[in-house]
Amino acid sequence: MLQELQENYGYLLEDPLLEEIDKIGLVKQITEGQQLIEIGEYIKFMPLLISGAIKIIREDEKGDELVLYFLERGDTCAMTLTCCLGDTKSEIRAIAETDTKLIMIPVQKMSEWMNTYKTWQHFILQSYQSRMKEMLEAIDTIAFLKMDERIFKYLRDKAMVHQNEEIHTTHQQIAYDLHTSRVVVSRLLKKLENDKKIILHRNSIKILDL
DNA sequence: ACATTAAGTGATT
DNA sequence: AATCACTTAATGT
Repeated sequence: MLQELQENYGYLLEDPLLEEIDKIGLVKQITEGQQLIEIGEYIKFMPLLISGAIKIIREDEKGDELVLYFLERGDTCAMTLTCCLGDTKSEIRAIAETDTKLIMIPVQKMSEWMNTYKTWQHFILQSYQSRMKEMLEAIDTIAFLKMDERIFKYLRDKAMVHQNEEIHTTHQQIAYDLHTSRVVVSRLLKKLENDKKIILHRNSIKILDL
């Protein structure tokens, strides 16, 4: 595990800190589709991604959901950062997009290290900044992009985190993730296929224009 | 062969 | 862009 830490975080964090993470952190394997964090839950651990990807979803009172962004290797969840400091509940849901390996760190440690390790402090602030940026990107996407562009971006993101231009999902699932109807997804995907940007199959989509 | 689920389409708002 | 109503295609039993 120490070796994996060095590979993925070595360039960010100092050695003594990595050793401490190695000592304290719990390794967790999560299979695709499994839920990590539910809305309203208190967060007790901070996840550090080693491999795989996690989908971050926002949901309203009616149960309508919307995908905000994906977390990948080397990322951590910004929600935990705010939660730990303010002792508040999670505003988001996190679901494993692929099989994922991560290290769980108790939240007290995370604030403790803020004082003792400079690289940690840097890492936290850095993550916070990049999450904030992604959040703004998500807002832009929803507010300014048309549905067809949103779908294409979604497909690209998904291909990215899976490292595979072949996406396995249904039109219905995409509709849920983007908070629209299946019919609209089908129509727009058909258009993208006519534009030679994708190829449609049952339960899978191949992206040509990466 | 039949039932179930995914995807395609026209018409309407 | 959403909804309805209906068709067609793919897949499981």
